[in-house]
This record gives sequence, structure tokens and C-alpha cells, in this order.
Amino acid sequence: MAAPWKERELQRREEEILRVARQLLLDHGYFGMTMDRIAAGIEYSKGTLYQHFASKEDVLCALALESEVKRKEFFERAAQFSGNARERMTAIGAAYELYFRLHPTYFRSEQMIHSQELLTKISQERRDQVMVCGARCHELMTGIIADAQTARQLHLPGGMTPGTLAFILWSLTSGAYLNMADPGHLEQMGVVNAIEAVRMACQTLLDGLGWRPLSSEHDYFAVASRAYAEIFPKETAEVFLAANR
Amino acid sequence: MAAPWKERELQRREEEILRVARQLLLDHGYFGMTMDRIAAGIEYSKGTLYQHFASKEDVLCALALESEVKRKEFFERAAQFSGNARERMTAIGAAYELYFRLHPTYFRSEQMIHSQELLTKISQERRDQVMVCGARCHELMTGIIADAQTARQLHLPGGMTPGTLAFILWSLTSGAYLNMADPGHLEQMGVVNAIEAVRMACQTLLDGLGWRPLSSEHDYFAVASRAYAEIFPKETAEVFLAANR
Amino acid sequence: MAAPWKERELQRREEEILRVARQLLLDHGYFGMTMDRIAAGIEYSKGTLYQHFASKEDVLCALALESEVKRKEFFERAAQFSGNARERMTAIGAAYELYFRLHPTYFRSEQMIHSQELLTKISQERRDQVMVCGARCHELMTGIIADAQTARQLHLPGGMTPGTLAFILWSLTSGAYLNMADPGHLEQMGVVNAIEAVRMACQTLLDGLGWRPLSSEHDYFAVASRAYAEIFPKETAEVFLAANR
Amino acid sequence: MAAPWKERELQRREEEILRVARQLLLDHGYFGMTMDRIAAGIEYSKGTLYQHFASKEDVLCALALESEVKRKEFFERAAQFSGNARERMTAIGAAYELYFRLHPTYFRSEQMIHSQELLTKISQERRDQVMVCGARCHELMTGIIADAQTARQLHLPGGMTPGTLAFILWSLTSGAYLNMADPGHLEQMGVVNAIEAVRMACQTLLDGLGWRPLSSEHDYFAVASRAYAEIFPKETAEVFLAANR
DNA sequence: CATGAATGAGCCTTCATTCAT
DNA sequence: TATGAATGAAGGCTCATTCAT
Repeated sequence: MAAPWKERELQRREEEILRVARQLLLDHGYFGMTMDRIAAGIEYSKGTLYQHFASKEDVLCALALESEVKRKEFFERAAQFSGNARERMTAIGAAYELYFRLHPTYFRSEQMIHSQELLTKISQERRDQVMVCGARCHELMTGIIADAQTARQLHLPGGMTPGTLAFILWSLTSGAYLNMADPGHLEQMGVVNAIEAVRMACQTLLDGLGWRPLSSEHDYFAVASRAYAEIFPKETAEVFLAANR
Repeated sequence: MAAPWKERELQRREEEILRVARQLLLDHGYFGMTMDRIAAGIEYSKGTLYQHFASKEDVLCALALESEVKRKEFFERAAQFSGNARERMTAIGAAYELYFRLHPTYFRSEQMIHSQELLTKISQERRDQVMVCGARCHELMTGIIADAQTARQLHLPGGMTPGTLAFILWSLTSGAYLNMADPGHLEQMGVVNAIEAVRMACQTLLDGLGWRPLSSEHDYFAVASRAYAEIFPKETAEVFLAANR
Repeated sequence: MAAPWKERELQRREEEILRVARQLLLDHGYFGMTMDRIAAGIEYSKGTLYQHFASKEDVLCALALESEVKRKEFFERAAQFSGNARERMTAIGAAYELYFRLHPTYFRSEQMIHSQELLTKISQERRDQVMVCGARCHELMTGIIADAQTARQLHLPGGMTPGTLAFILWSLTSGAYLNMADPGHLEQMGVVNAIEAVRMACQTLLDGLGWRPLSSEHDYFAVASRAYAEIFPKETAEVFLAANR
Repeated sequence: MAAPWKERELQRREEEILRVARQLLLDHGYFGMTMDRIAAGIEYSKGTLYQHFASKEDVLCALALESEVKRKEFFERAAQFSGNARERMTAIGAAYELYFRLHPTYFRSEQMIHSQELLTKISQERRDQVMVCGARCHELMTGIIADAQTARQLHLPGGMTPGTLAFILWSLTSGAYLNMADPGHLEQMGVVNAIEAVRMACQTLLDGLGWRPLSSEHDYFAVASRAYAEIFPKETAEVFLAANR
């Protein structure tokens, strides 16, 4: 049993289901993502759908996990970037930006699941899996900040822990990406080049905290470019192509 | 008809309904906020509920407006603070912080209504009312930043408009407040005194942009204290009491 | 108690209620005629409405009775027309036509009450009152037909009773009036001057049965004119004015 | 899927639903025909009901169409009867009578749907389908009358068009059938053998208009018998059996 | 007496889940 | 194993009727 081709087939089908489900979640919200519509979107019936996922919550859970895992992978790859702490933190920022640009549906569905109390609908065990991914991302950032402290490149003001700084960077970035959901709104507010502004704000903030080397002391774009090229060559190309399509 | 005491009673009940509805929205999301549960939460029947609000959409609308108006009021009061631009921006930050501490459920429900397609569920007219409040808040911040430019106290780097800086400050603050929803999560991440960290991050960011007087040149706490005392004496006392209860 | 002016006031109010109710019944159907809307249409409240009519069914009943009584009155006045049986039957026809033209809302609401099972919603006693009016109309016609037989002016074919002939005339007339509800439909079917066609069909039918004097032996229009002038002078003037307004 | 026996089963159930729905419509009116009651009347749940009909409106539409189509079919078959115009008109009358006797519930529900604003509740497209059937019936009658004119067997009096005569015959017949709804009522009015009276009245009317051959010149019963035997052998047998059961 | 807020049964419709075929 | 018909618990909303003021 479990012939390999069969395994692959099941795997393929599962991805197809999640793809359809995610689109429905984005387009019509949680209650617009019905099992009927998912079944209509794939080439199988509702019964088959239930052989892959035990319940609608299970589908939701899989969606959440898929997003979180993908983001965590991006962060983990970025954290292994070769360079000093400040440069590695820059790579993390580049990774987040890439994730946001490359998988906007992931980012958005993730926000939906977190914003409404959708997480409370899934089992504790599954919820923990999701949380672990988030914690891992935070941990990677915190580790880099701690490295900078150890290397005496950063002296945080009294009361500010590495975890707190990670929280601030995270909040600034995700908060901005979240607010970018409505482009019309941005324009009305006179916001120009929001993504670049986020980048600059992070750097300015870190400079303000005296994290060496300051952005005036190193070439930000060179570092980011190297990060893209060395760690995310394939993904960068994808974004580039998509942007110029 | 229109006996004064009766008017008051109706007004009181309307607030009670919104209180219950907001809690349900926070606890169970939009689809968990059912008219049945709201009716069960107040001491009246579903029919009575429908004499106050024509539809579920109407309830959502009232919730959105209540939050936005309250926040807008805080911002408008803060914007009239006497002092230079940097100090007035500090007052805005203090206002947002106060709003968040005093009405955490307002803040959260506001986020929920803006996320997902909840805004699309209410009529265009009502939606506009809500948007106008948000735009007004942003406008107030942008105005202060522009004042600083006019007074040659701030020179924004090329490409960054006042609106963009307002967007960044807004994103940092609201993003952080949003992430504070789960205190356990914060603790696990080693975040200490998150609200103070937000304050400091904003000041550091503005310092980094060279907005004079720098936070090293003026007493931040003195300014914030004066803002609280002069503009929000009653609200400050409320928060203080609540914190020490 | 029961001061005369008060009696009149109550009477007036009752008529007002029925007027509003009948219009609602016609415009929005039985379930569109809500007690709320009736109360909104009169200058009194729902509570007062319930002091005049014990229930919605009671209102319906009053409407049905009002129509039936009005029609019965028309028939009774026509039956007293001076002339031979054929002429009196002509007067009955003229009365029905006048009723239809003068009170189209009565005719239509009557049909609505009969067509849907609305009569079953009212108490047996009330229903009987309504039925009695209908029976009385039929009886008047039957009596005239019997008079014609007695006077040897009419010899009905075997098996056809006076009641049966009355039923036929009644069916032809009311059926036609009913089908005239949708004028667009009539036009599409190429129906020209439907009311006149009904008159002619009735006369042709009675001629065909040999009811003397045949329509070729008397001046139909002269008879009808006299009926209008002698029995319904006021109503005729009303219709005339309405038609030429 | 689409197993033949399954198809048949679904078809059978759909008819069952309509049967129950029609009875409810007749007994309790449109608003008494609730989806709950229909579901209770069939042996399936409300959910299943909604898999056959998308809405209550859809059920009403199906009912209307079923009636109209059935009647139209009867009329079309009758119109092809071999004989002169007068004989074909007799066949139409026989067809209407048969339809009324064979499907009294169809006849009555049809009347209910046309009365009140029930037709406005169904979509324009569906309404058109219903109207087309009615127009077709009228057209068939009008065509026969025009044929009689062409053949110089009928000279309509000035101002009466073929469409108008069709309208009169239609009104007489349907009006009478409608009034026959309450048999007790008929008896009380001394109506004897109402259906035969309708037949006779139609013939007398046509005779009175001079439509040749007059009923005295041909054997009405022979023509009607031949129509039944040649066009509606099966239906006639059914009525016969039902009457003698 | 007049008022109109309060009630709650009932309506139409949706959808996650099950299970016979 | 795959299917999709069947289920029934909700959900949003209406409205006839009552009754405290």
C-alpha cells in the first residue's frame, strides 16, 4: 500500500484544495469559504474533500500553518545570511518584504485568521503549531539583536530588551503592511512608496539606537542586494518578473 | 411622548446593546456576533433589539462609528495642544495611547471592522462617515509634520512626504497595540513594557529624522505630563484609577 | 355616556381605518397590509386601532362586509326599477357595472378576499354575514328571472333553473371584470371596449334564450339611461365626472 | 452519477413536492404555503427541498408553469380538431371543461397565482414564460374566430373584434368555474348542473351572434363526443372513471 | 382612553457534516 | 474509494398582539 505515485497524488490534491480555499477566504471571508464552494473549485466532490480534511476548521488550520511555515522558512533562511548582526537584521527585513510581495495572499489570509477570532475555532494542538512558527520568527530576530549586544555593536537603552526591540520592528513592519491593504486609502493619505518608507524607518530607528555599523557606515542597498541574490535568488526573480509583467 | 426619562432610558439601552455587541464581536468575530446573542446579552427580546437597530449591519455601523468618533475626538483635542510641532506630535501619541488604554475594546473592534470585508457590509453613506474620521486623524498628524517643515525644524529625506511619515508613525503604533492583544504572547517573547517601548521607538525615529527639538533637547515626560493634565485630565485620572484598582 | 358627537367621531375613525386598510390590501396584498402600516396611515396609534378592531382578521372581515354590503345595496336599488322583468335585469347589470366603475377598490379587494383563502381566516359568524350579502344579490336576480317566467316572457330550456341562469350572468360579468384587472393584458389580446362587450354578451345571451322583449324590441340604451337617472343619479354623476376629469 | 433510476426518483420527488405545495397554496394561500409545511408534507427535510427548488419563489413559478403548460397543451390539441370553425371552438370548450374536471387543483391554483400580486413575485423571465402560455390559449381561440369570419360563417357586430369575443367566452367559462369552487354555495343558489349550463350558455351566445352552423343545425353532443374520443381519449376515460368511482 | 415599546413564534434560507450507494 | 443527496440546527428578520404608563 501507499504506492509512491499515490502519495504524490494525494499531496497534490491537498495543495489544490488549500489553493482554492485560500482564494475563497480572501475573496469572500471565512463564511464565504464554504465546503461546497471548495468542492466546486476542485475537481473532486465534497466527500473526497472530507477525506483530506476532517472539518472546515481543519482546512482553516492548514491554511494558517501553510502561511506561518512559509514565513518562518523565509526568516530562517535570512537569519543564516553571512555578515554582521546589523546586516543579518537587514536580511530579515528583506525576507519579510519578499514574503509580503511574493505571497500577498498568504500574508492577507494570515491576517484574517489572526484578526477575527478564527484561531479560537481550531484545536489547541493545531493552534500551538501555528504559534510556534510565530515564536520562531521572533526568536530569530531576538537572537540577532542579542548577538549585536554581545558584539558590543548595540547598547539598548535601559529597560529595552532584545525581545522588545524585535517586537517594535515586527510591529512597525506588519502594521504598515496591514495598512497597505487598501491602496486607495494610502493614496488619499498622500503616502508615497510605502514599502521603501518602511525600510527607511527601520534603518532610521536602528541608527537612532546606535546599532553599528550605522546605515551611514554601510551600503544598505548592497547588503539587501546580496541577501536577495544569495538567499532568495529564485524568489527574487519571481517578484521581478511579476512586477514587470 | 418623548418623556425625558424615557428618552434617557432608550439612550441607555442603546449603549448597552452596543456594549454587548462589541464584546461579542471581539470574542466571537462578526459571524459570532448574532442578533440572538445580543438579545440574550441585554435583558430584552430580539424584537426590541430591532426597534433600536434596523439590521445587524446597522449595529456594526454604530460600533464602527462609535470607535472612530471617539478616537477622532482624542486626536482633535491633542492637536490643539500648545507647544511646538514636536510637542504637539507627542501629544498626539499620548492621545492614542490614552485611547488605547481607556477603550481597549474600541481599539480592537475598530481593527476588526477595518480588517476583513466588514466595512463593505455597511452602506456607502455610513462607510464614508467612518472613513472621514480616519482621514481626519491622519490629516491632523500630517498637518503637524508640515508645520514642522514650515518652521524648518524638520527636513524629511528625499521622497518622504509628511503623509508618509504619518503613515509610518501610525503603523508602528497601531501595529504594536494590535500585537499586544495577547499578553501571554508578549511575555513569551520577552517583551517588557511594550507601551513605553512604542513611545521610545517613535521618539527615536523622529530624532533619527532630525526633527527638532530632539528628545535629548526637551523633557519628553514633562511634555507628555502637561498634555495629559491640560487636555485629558479626566481621562488620565480614569486610567490611573483603573491601573491601581 | 355615548354622546352623539362621540359616536360620530368613532364612526368616522372606523371608516378612515378601513379606507387605509383597503388601500394597503390592494397595493401590497394581505400580508402587506400590516397593523403597523395601518396605524401609520391613520392619525392614531396601534393601541387605538385595536380598540376598533379586535384583530387583523377583524379588519379583513369589515373590509369584506363593506364591499358586499355596498354591492348588495346597488343590487337592491336596481331591483326596484320600474319596468318589466327584462328591463329590471338590465338595471341589475347597469348596477353591477356602476359598482365596478365607481368602487374598483371595493371590487378588487372583494376578489382578493375571496380568491385567496382569506375568508377562512375570519370567524364563521362573520363569514356568514358576508355570504348572506352574496346570496341576497343572487336571490334578487333569481327573483327577476322567475318573474319573467311567471309573466310568460321567458321559457328556460329544460334543466335550466332561474338560479342557474343567474349564476351564468353573474359568472360572465364578474369573470370579465376580473380579467380586466390587467389592462395591458387586454390590449395584448386585442380586446376592445371590454365593458361594452360584456353588456352586449349578456343581452345576446338573454335574446338567445328568448327572453322577451328581445333587445331588438326595446331600446337598451334608453332603459339603461333611465335606470341610471332614476336609481343612481348621484353615482352616475360621480362616474361621469371621474371619467372626464 | 445520473443513474436512470436515480433520475426517475428525483423527478418523482419533484412532482411530489409540487403536489404538496399546490395543495397548501389552495388550502392556505401563498403565505400559508410555507417551506416548512411543504417539507413536512413530503417525507424529506427542508434542506432537501432546497436542493430541488432554489427558493419559495421558484416553487411558485414551477406551480404556475405546470398549470399553464397543461392547459395550453389541452387547448393546442383541441385546436387541431378536424371540423369547421364552430366545431373547433366547441372542441376548445370541451378541452377547457376537461382540464377543469381533470385538474381542478391546477385550475384553482392558476387563478390564485394570477390574482393578487403573486405573479410579480417571480422573476420577469419566468413570468414571461407563464404569460406566453396564456397568450397562446387566447391566440388559438382568436384564430378560430377569425377563421369563421374568413369563411363568412360569422359576422361580428360592429366594434367586436375576434379577440373581444374570445375574451367573453373565456370570462364566462373561467368565471363560472371559479364560482363553482364552493359547491355548497351553488346548491344554496339553486344552481343545477353548472358545467352543462356553461356549455349551453356559450352555444346560445354564439348562436345569438349568428355563428353558423347554429347549434340547432348540428348535433352539439356528437361533436363534443367526437372531440373527446379523437383528441382526449385517455383523459376522458380518466374523468369518467373518477366520476363513477 | 391613548400610546408605542416589548414580545416571541414563525418565516425563508444556508451550510457543515454524514452515509447509503 | 468517490459521490452528492439528505439532514437539521442556526441565522437574520417580521409582525400580530399585549400592557404598563
